[in-house]
Amino acid sequence: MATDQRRVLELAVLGSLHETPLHGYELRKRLNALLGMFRAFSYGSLYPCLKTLLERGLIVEEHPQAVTGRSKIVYKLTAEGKERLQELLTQAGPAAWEDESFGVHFAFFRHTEAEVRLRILEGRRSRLEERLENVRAALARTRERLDSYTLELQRHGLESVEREVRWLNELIATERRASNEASDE
Amino acid sequence: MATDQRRVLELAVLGSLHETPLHGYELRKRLNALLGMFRAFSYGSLYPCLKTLLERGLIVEEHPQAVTGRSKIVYKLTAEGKERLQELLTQAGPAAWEDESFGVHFAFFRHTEAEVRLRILEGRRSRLEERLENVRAALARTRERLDSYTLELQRHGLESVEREVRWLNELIATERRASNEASDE
DNA sequence: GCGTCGATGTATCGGGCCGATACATCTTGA
DNA sequence: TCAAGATGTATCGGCCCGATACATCGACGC
Repeated sequence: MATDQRRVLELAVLGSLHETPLHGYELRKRLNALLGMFRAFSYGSLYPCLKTLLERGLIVEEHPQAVTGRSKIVYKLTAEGKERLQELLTQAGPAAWEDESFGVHFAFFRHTEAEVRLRILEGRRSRLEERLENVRAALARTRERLDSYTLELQRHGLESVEREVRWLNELIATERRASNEASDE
Repeated sequence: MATDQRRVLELAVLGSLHETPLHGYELRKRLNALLGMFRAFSYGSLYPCLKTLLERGLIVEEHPQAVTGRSKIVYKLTAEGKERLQELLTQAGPAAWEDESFGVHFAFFRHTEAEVRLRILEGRRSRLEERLENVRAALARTRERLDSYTLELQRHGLESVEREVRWLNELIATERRASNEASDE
């Protein structure tokens, strides 16, 4: 579905507003700072998203008229919004393994249950391994036809993804350790 | 401009057809195999692109009626198409430094002049360094507010990009060495 | 005081990408 | 002989995002 992308955006916005009410401009700054090199959201996505969240009653507008007459529109999470956020954090499906979504889910891990965290990390890893498999197979099929530049590109691409898999392995091990320690009290 | 993306697609298609005539389905397979983990093109982009290239006379259709009546449409580069390809390979501007374009340009480096190769590699590097700068600055500003998961995400993101910069440094050094060896004959 | 520059702030539009889909043929193997 | 999956051509609609417009604010120099 194309609604997968909508859900990520929704999660990102609701998750950000969970901490503290924000207006559009700062929401974008915070979100992009939070995600760093992984993702960036544009106004063209954020403002329409805020509008639909408003219509659905998940957030409310506030016009704090400061002493200076400057008009800022601050958005605040409603009770329904918090519920929806919990739902999004819990029901992380296969869509959360993808490049565009994974970073957002990860960025809100502190609000996510340990079980779901593990599911997302393992799903992401299997998604990457699947992709590695495909690319390696395609490479084996066409290696003789490729020049040294293309091979170098392929090599670097594969290495980058392998590196992310190793990173995920470490994270998964850490999660498992923490979960075991918690269980033998 | 939004035409930047068009140019990359054009380059990818013309570059692929330069080797050998292809039909849509195999063009896509070859291209995606060529780019590996870096990019993938969809039919929704490729077929419209082929149509405009056809209209502009840069490629021509061929209907090789095989013994079996199976209809395949093979596209072949024209003289104008080859000219245009050379133009695209040579006039690589700042757009070529971006994520979506760099891999495609790199994949056709064997058809690119040494001088242009160096320009693209250095441009890509400075683009990444610029981005690192921004993210590091934002991180320094907000570090205290971030939880350990987000910090780990940031750390991994930065390391990935730093790794790509080191890769570019090696490639640039190799290019320079080759270019120097060529000059003292 | 005054000009100006960059950051802050809200908002929209259109070009273009791509997932999903439809449909047809060929090959493979059970 | 039948089904499944690869090969093959093609389009459509939803949605993303760069570009843009417009306005205010703080700081700085002069």
